[in-house]
Amino acid sequence: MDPIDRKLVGLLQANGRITNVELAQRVGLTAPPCLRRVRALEERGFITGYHAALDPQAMGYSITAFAMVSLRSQAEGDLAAFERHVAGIPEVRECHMLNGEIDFLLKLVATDLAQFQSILTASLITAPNVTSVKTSLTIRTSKNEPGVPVEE
Amino acid sequence: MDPIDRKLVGLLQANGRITNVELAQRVGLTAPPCLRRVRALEERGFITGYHAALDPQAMGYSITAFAMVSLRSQAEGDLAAFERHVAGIPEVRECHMLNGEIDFLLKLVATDLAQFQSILTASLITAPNVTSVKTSLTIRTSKNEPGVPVEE
DNA sequence: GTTGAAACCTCAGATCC
DNA sequence: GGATCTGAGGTTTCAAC
Repeated sequence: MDPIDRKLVGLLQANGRITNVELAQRVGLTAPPCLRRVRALEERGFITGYHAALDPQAMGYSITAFAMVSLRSQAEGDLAAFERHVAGIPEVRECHMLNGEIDFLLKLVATDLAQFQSILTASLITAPNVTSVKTSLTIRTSKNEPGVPVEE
Repeated sequence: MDPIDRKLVGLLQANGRITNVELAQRVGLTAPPCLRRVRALEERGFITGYHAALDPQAMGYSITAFAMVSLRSQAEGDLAAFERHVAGIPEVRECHMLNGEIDFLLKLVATDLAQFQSILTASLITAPNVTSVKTSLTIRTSKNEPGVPVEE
C-alpha cells in the first residue's frame, strides 16, 4: 500500500467506473502496471466490490429509518440468531452490533409508512429474544459518503 | 421504469463494473439499447454514481462508530449550520437528521480510539449549539448492503 | 419511439522486455 | 514499470419495426 495504491483506491471509491487508462494517467502510470495494481488491491481485500449507488427516493423508497434493538440475552448464540434473522429481511440494509445499552443498530428503508410499520411489527418487535425496539425516521440526509476518507 | 430497467439497476447495484454486453445479455437486449437505458437511468437520477467498496479494516480504519447528537436550537438555520460543520469532517461519513429526541445520527470511522476521541472532543462536543453527544462503538457489522432492495 | 445491425474506435488483458 | 499487440467491449450511426 504505497502512495500510488492510496490514490487508486481513492479514485475508484469516487468513481467506480473510471477506465483503466484514465486511472493510469491520473496516478502517473501506464495502463498495464495500473491494472495489475488494481487487481492486486481486489485480491488482497482492500477493494471488496463495485456498486452503483441508487437514489432511494427515485427507486420508490421514501422512508429511511434507524432501529435500536435490545435483546434479553446477549449470549453469543442469541446475538448470532438475531443477526441471521435480520439478514433475511431485505429492507434491513445494515446491522451493527454496538456497545452500551443498545445491542443493535439497524438501518432500514421502506416504500411508505405502512410498509415500515408492517416490517416493524411483523419482523422486528416480534423477533425472538427482542425486548425493545426504538425507531427514528430520517427527516433528511445531508451527508452520505461511502467507505472511508481517502486523501486526494 | 419498466421491468427491464428494474433488472438493470439491480444488476448494477450488485456489480457496478459489469460490462455493458453482459448486462445486455442478462436482461435480454443487445448492447446499444442497453447502454442507452443505463445512460437514461443515470441522467434521470435513478443511478447517482458508481463506487468501489473498500474494506475499512484493510484501509486502516479499525473503528466504526455512531454518534447521536442533540442541539440546543432546532431552528432551521442552526440545523443547517451543524450539517455544514460535519460536512467538513472527513471521518463523519453519514449525517442523518432524525425525528424524536435525537437530532442527528452520525456514522463515523477512525483509525484508532485515540483519533476517535480527538474527533469527538475537538470537532463534535465542542461544535456550536451542541448539547449532547452519545456515542457507541461498533463491535461488529453483520450486514452492510448498499442502496435499496431490488428483486432479482 | 425503441430496437437491432454494422461500423468504428477505445480499452482490457496478455506477453515480452 | 513500460512497450506492443490482439481480441473484446464501448459507442455512434442508421435502418427497420
